[in-house]
Amino acid sequence: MHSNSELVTHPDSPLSPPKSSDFRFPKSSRLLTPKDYAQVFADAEKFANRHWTLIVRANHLDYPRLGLAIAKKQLPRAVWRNRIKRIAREAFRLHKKELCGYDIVVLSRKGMQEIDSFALQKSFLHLVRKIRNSRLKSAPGRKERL
RNA sequence: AAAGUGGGUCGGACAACCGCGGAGGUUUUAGCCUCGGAGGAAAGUCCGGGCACCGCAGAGCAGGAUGCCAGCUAACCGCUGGGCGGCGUGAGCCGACGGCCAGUGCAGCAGAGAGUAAACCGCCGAUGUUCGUUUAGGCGAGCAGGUAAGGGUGAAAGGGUGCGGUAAGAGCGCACCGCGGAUCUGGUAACAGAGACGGCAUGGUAAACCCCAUCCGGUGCAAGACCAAAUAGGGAAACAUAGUCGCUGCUUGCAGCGGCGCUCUGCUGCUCGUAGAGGUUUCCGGGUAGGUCGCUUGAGUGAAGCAGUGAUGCUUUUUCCAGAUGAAUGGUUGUCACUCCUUUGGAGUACAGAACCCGGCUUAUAGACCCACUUUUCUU
Repeated sequence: MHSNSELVTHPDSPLSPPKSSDFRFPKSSRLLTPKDYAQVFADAEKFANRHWTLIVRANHLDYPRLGLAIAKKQLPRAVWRNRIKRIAREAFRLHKKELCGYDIVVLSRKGMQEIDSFALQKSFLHLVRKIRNSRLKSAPGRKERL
């Protein structure tokens, strides 16, 4: 729970410059094909709060993977969608360590474009903590199905 | 100085750290280094073109688009210049701006009547006729009828004003204005000016059908071209099988044919009989997932000169400026700039995000700046 204490000590600046080395975000840590997405949606847990909805599934890899499903219906402007995607990516990138072994798909909410970036960041990290504490990847039932 | 008109430019800057997509280099295939990475509208997808595939002898019909004239352009519903009409003191702005004497249609209410006009009130009743009256001439009343000058209705009453004329009136006649207009002049043209003559004709509506002139094949980069795993299926070849016996050929241990026999399936459950199939490997073509190309050097950008009122064209020169594909172009911090507020501080910096590429149009846009011009006021 070392990373948890880090979160608590810097509640005002969740995006402060990271100290450890690996915060990169290569293609291997993204969901790239429709098949990847379908797999996550087929058998997954839902984590949600006021701003975000995250679909999470254990992937049994050493690293996490992120997918973005930002619907045009909910955020009609391209600028809005880009902004939400970038916030999600940035939050994911800076907290990869805590999400190891999970595939995550981020869903959008109507009216999201009104909330400022700082609030969205904090809200995302709240869900990150919930996922990490859930111990979903060690659940036996799901392992068998893979 | 204020108010305004038209056009143009920019649309936060710099640094550090953490990241993302592309190209090149290096190379220990995972890094490292270098270079560059959103817009004026990238938007709406409303027009036009390139490009790609499909269709197509030629022509016509249908359907659609455009619509004062000339020019520019690859093309256009675009742009430039000009004309006409309207608005504004003005700089300027706005205009689907061809044709309803080819045809068909439409028009509420009011009103007597609304498109081959119409007689409600009014005026007249010369002419014709009836009656009355009078010696007679004549006079009076009525009717037939005449009349669009006046009243009234209406957005609009079938040119306006005046004089003549008349029973009363009337383009019935005349003058001026308006309208049409042979012809002449200027202009490439739209159109403008003059105008013999005509005689009141020709009301409105074509974002009503329609007519006339010009133009238009369809679908869009998920176009389209290429490479192509695995699985199933198709075709071909080689090797093998459970064997054994016989025959034939010769290169003498192989090949072919036939019988018996093995496994499975069908023909009736079984037997017999009979028919069909047999395992492995390789190759070929079609083709799915997936991948590559199309994909950014182009009607390109900047500068100068020349031609043109201008849109634009030509010549020389300069430069390479995003190419993603579950989709990059970002985040944090600091300094500065500008704006606002509740002023030791805080907040904000528009509209908005490439998806094959260009030329336009339309719409959105905090704020800042520049140029030209107009009107008003003040000072000299």
